[in-house]
Amino acid sequence: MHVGHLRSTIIGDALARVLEFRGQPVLRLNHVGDWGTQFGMLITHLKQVAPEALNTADAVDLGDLVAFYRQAKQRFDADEDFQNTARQEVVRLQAGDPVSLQAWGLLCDQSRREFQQLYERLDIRLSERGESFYNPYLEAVVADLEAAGLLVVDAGAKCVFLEGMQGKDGNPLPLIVQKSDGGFNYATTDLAAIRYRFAAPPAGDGARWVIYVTDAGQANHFAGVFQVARRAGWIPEGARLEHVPFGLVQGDDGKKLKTRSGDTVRLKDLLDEAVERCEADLRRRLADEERQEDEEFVQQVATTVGLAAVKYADLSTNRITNYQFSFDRMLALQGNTAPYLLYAVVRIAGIARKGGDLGAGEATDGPEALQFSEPQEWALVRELLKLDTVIAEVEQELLPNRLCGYLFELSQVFNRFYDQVPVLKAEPAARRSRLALCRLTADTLKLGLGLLGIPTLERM
RNA sequence: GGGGCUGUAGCUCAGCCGGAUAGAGCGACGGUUUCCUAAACCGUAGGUCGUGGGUUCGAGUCCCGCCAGCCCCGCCA
Repeated sequence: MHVGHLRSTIIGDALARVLEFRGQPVLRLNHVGDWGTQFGMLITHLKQVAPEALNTADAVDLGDLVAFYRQAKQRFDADEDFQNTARQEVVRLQAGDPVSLQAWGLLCDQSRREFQQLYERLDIRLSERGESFYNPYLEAVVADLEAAGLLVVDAGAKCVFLEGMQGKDGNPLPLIVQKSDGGFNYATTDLAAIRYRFAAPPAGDGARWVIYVTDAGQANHFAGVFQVARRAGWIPEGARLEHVPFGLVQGDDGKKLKTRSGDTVRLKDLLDEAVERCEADLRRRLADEERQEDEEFVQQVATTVGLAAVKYADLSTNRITNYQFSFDRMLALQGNTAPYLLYAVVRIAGIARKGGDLGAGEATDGPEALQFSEPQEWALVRELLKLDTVIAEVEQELLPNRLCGYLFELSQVFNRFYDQVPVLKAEPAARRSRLALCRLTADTLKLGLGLLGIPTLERM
């Protein structure tokens, strides 16, 4: 997995958490590309250069596999014979050829183990349902389209011509559902997926709302696929089907994110670097402040803050625009960053540790138990009351950055309050009220960050 | 040629169904620590919201044209 997989994973996870919180039953499906031409390319190439990889588990390691894939892709783009062989391989795979299937299974297992490690590290819960899942339904898709009178055979390929869309030549744009060689492609799989999700169980998921979290570059593709699905009558009345696009991840320089040597950045390396930078920062701070903390604390804080920073930076900007990745910005200790929000939670935990009973002023004490006099207190109350609206908004607009913006503002208002209004040293009545505000703020921040997939800390 | 997305302060971005003097953060400059973690707080400077029209009592927001950047457009995903 590389940095390109970061956004769909993080954004999709946050949206799923919000929808679940709102009581929606969510099916978190990982639509992995485990079935198309890329496997044809890879298998064809491996047959020639490393056949052992096709019948023995872990015969080559994943890094080499990625390199082999890159070579295969190059050959595919340059060599027509290779292209044809690779396409035939896809047809064999989709037809259930046992040798192809075994090779495919081994390759998928290997990459699945890598995904799983990253998902566990990032606390992402996904059900895998890759493109291969829809293989048994591909022919039915074509048959349905045929029956609906939408199918046209053009240059040997079965297509549906799209309304209101045209290609470079000005002619209507086809959506190809079966290639001239008999193979199915991305569009077919996506149509099968839509058909399956809206279909009533047990032959489908019975969904009423289907959300696709993919990069914005696929907007045209989804517009076409959605159009065909509607015309085929697969979308029930009142059901919601939408593409939730996001922009590209770019480097600090505004260009595509790459390593110094020009390779794509591996997600694991990126997460490691975030954690390492946090650790260095934390150690420097501990030294400066002459604090003593054990190794476990350092690791725990660096890991939590580092991963939180990566997630939060991604989620805090409007997902539609391209996203400029910068360790310096996301790990900054001030501003709209994960460390800033986590620090607000830590400050409240500090008050509790120093003897503040955060359970004070519970609702059972009656409304007269709370009394506010300072503008900073009222500002905090007003901010806390916005939570419901914000979450409902995120649910409708599917924009996690709205939640981030709210949590940041809440943290700012809290920090002002913390700075200017004493809590523990206040008179009993005020102290009780202020402790209640602290508790509500901490609960709100923890809830909000939790919806973004970010855990909090007691100390940092 | 067609389509999509984007264009708001030096930089990174908010701005939700059109509503009052356009908001943050970073960076810059200047302050605050006998007190709950200063990873904080307070203040100053900085914007003809790409551009030209239109709709409206009112436009960063809606409509049309233009300019710039990125992405997509027949058998990749």
